[in-house]
Amino acid sequence: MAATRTGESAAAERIRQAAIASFAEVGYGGTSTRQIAKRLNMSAAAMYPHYRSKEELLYAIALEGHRGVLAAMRAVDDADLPDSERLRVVVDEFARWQAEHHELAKVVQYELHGLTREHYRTITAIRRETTEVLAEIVRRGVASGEFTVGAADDAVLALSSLCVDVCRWFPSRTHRDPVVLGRAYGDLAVRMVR
Amino acid sequence: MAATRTGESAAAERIRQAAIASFAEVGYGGTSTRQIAKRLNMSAAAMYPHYRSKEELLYAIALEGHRGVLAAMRAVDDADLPDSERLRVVVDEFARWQAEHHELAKVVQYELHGLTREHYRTITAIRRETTEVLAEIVRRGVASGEFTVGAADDAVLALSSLCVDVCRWFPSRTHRDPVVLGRAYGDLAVRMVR
DNA sequence: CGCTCATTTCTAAGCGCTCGCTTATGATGC
DNA sequence: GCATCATAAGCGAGCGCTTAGAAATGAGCG
Repeated sequence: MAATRTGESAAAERIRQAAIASFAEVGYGGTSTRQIAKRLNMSAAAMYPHYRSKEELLYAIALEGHRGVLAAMRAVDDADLPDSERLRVVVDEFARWQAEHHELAKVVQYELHGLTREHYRTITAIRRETTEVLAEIVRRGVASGEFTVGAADDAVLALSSLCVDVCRWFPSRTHRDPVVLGRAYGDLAVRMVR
Repeated sequence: MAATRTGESAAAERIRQAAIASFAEVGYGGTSTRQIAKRLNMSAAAMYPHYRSKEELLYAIALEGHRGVLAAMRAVDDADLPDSERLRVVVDEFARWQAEHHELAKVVQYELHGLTREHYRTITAIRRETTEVLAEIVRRGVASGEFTVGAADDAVLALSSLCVDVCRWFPSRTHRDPVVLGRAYGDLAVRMVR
């Protein structure tokens, strides 16, 4: 998980991790390049050979995060499963991912306002694919009659919200295990549509 | 709605509204006092007679928002209703509030990291009361047998997430009417626990 | 292996600008 | 005529980012 991306230096990876922690804690606008550097005991100028600007660093993080969650969901999505089981597995994975990567997820979900218009468009295209994974499952469940929920669109929206919001509060006093949380949310998701 | 608070000047109200819009758009850290002033065509110094610092402005907004949503939910909560109906009405109101006040809600949900430790504690105390409104309903529904959901705590968490997350995406291409959204989410909430 | 040399990545210094906030002072209204 | 609220001006600090040059790195070759 969060494996070093091919063709990038270890320093770039460390810079991204430090930026994720700071963006998640005090926001993109609340973080200075000097603060990120300080977490790594390096000078602020040292990150410029790796990322040409603070915005490009945010973009790299946003790409990493959005691709990560989409890949994770597609990896567990199995169209041969019964609709309910299929939904349970995917929501389980989605919620678990948000919990396991809650700092990265916070940046992914709440700090996109720092992106340029063009970068923002690239990112939202990936987001639509993520939603589409859920939408396809719900549509098929409704068509087959296994899901009885009326408004499929609203259900997809609600399922997304359920999972996305995890990164806002995780971990809490009562919930610190991403696996346990994933299972619970998978169950709740099925209850909501069946 | 968003009525002027008693004992405060109209200018203070206008400053708060401008700050809400900016905090929601680019975050607390991404907003400067000069930006807020510019929205009102006044000098940055003009807000200091009303709010002693940028943090105190955020705190005033956070208080307004948290008290608002708590009051709204308590106003519609009716313990005499059947458990399902009671939950539906409260979730309807919660989701609708997040949609109607989505800018204020964004600040309330995502920008609290800008608060001092002490102010943060005051705010989280109000948050707990809000969650408790939902928790009470779910607990009673489970106790009476009307709700069949197993883990009541997880359900409360999920219901909160459902509503809170509305402010992140509202309005969207498909959803621009808070009333319609509230009804849909009220139904989904009942499906989830019954 | 040891050596050279080009490339990459680091640091210290600092540029022009903006930050949150204060001060001194003029306008407004009970 | 006194308190309130606005302004312009500006303080010290920190901002994103660039530069100059030193140190580290890796490839090619004896």
